[in-house]
Amino acid sequence: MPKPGPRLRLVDVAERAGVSLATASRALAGRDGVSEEVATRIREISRELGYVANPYARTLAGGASSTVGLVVHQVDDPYFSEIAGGVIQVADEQSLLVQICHSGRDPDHELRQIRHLIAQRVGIIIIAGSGYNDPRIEAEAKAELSAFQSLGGRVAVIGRHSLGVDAVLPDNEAGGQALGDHLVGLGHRHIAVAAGTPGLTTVADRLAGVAAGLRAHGLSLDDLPVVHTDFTRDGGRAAADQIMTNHPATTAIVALNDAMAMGVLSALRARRTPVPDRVSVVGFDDVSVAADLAPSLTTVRLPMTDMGRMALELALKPRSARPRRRATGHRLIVRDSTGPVPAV
Amino acid sequence: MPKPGPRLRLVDVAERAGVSLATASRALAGRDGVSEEVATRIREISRELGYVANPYARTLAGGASSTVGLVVHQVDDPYFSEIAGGVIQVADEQSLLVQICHSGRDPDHELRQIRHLIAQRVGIIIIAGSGYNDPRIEAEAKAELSAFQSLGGRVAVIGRHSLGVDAVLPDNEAGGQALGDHLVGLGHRHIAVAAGTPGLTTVADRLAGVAAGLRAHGLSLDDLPVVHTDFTRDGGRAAADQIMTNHPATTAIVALNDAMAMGVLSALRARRTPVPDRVSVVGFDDVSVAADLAPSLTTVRLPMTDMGRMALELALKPRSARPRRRATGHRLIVRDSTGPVPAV
DNA sequence: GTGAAAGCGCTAACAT
DNA sequence: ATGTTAGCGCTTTCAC
Repeated sequence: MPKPGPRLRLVDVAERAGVSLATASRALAGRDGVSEEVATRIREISRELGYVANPYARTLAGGASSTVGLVVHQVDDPYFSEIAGGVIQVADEQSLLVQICHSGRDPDHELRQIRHLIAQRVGIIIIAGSGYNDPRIEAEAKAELSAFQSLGGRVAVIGRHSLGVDAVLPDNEAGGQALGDHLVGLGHRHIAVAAGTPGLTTVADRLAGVAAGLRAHGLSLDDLPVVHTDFTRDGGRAAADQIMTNHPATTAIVALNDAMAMGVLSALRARRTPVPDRVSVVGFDDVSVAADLAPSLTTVRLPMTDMGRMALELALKPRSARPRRRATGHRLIVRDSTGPVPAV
Repeated sequence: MPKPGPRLRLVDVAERAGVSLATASRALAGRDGVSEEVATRIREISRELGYVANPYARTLAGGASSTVGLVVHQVDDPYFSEIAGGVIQVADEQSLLVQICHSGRDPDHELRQIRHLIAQRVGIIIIAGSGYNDPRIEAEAKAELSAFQSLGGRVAVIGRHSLGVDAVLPDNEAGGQALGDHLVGLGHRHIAVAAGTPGLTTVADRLAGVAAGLRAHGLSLDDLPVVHTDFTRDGGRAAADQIMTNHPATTAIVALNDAMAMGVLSALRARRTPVPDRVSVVGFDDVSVAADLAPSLTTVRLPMTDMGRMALELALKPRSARPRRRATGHRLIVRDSTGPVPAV
């Protein structure tokens, strides 16, 4: 397979400028120890020649790696593709490369991917996606990442709180609360939750938010159906079917992400249950199609693209003594999938 | 689960196996010149130790670069995120890394990204997304890529025919034809097209297909409104508004991709124009949400994930004398957004 | 401020 | 079949 060809090397630039390799290297890296005059000339020549450093040589020699490893559950899930979009934007601005890989929602696979990225010597690791309630997994990941950091790597995560690194934290609880509040405000009491797999912290957090929102109005989630299925469209379908079969009095379903909400809508459509006239439905995330569903989906908007941007920006700052946390904010977007409780 | 030490090197594996560096290298690379017995032992030890080769050293030393550069217009566009998903799947299977970057639908930017990937010494380049009708751009890209190939790089593209490299070619014409055929079959005569920017070859190809489909029934696209706007949801909105205002007799709108179709549906909804009772709408691609829109979208399915897979698989084969081409196939998916012509 | 030289970890000739 | 060794192109001490 591909072999490197005869390309422009740093020596060529150095020779052309009449300086040594070391000086040229210093000049291009913007390090000091070179007179401003010489440095400028070297940079000019390099630009003229169209020189681009060989990243393999650079990194091997101990320079900083300019590639960022991005771990997402699945790029073709809109939640993650929007986050990836944000990361790529910033990377582009900073001339960094983005290496993307899938965890496939499998904690062990994720761990393997993280190790792989570290072994590949990326300079920065961004992990997007829910954490796991399994302490073993989280501990192993944490250990791996902190070793990576102590070797000079930078890490930022999105939506995980227990990894001891800089984190962008979506407003999962507050958003869940807003949702619960909204439904109760519309008069709903028979509320059910289509929740994702219980192993995900995102599910737990959003659920806790919903519980809090209901509690404020004297309702308890303990008395209401909470169905745990996959955190996907299909999971949503299954959950909705289960809910409507076992709890026909339900007038509102909270799906803990938009993908599940889409499944819920689809299941209700199949059952010819009018939304929102008979059952209201809410989602979470506000992926871009949420507005185009029928009915358009009431949901909590999370700024996914910005979350991606923020994560890489965090990782690009010098490491701080203690992990930084950035909350994302959220906004309840009321659309057509929610309405008042049907008159009995 | 093997835990990689802070910095395991090939020497460590070699020492542990009691062989030389060269033998270890050969064994792990699967090259011959090592007895099967020894090779197996080395591989075992390497796995046990959790050894992962340093790709920088490996590539610098003249080995194959194991990274794939993927250029997409935008990852957060479902069409591209599904393709990216396919590429990542295969890469994962082959232990390759995927570096992803955006062209942003800007031909000059795309060219810059390609040059950057080449300068970064990726081993394989995959370019997804429509080509451009601008011959200058295509010629420059072609030159760049062929230089890259002659240096041993591998290239495959998706949906571009004029680059002189291996290509996965979506059934744009045949799909367009199927769409035209479908609408005429339902009795539609007043058909309009919401087309993307005319500079994109994908737009031209799909349009040609639609024209052919109509022509077969004695209709000519020359007599029908074809509105060129952005190849996006917003473009679809604008096109639909323009079409319905200027050609109120229109009973069917062909959008040249699903994103535009979503815009069309949204514009029609805003105008309270019933779909499909008053106007039928078709899209192209069958992105995963197409089935969840209201009404669900009649469209041409392209196997995006497979297209990503095929592209990388093509690129992984040894280069052939002449560029290979793989057609993707397509399937007309009839859903609820199309129906018979309304009775007058 | 600048240059010379020693690696970084690996592959690939060249030996044996 | 296996070992020895010379680089790959760069950064980084360490001299000057």
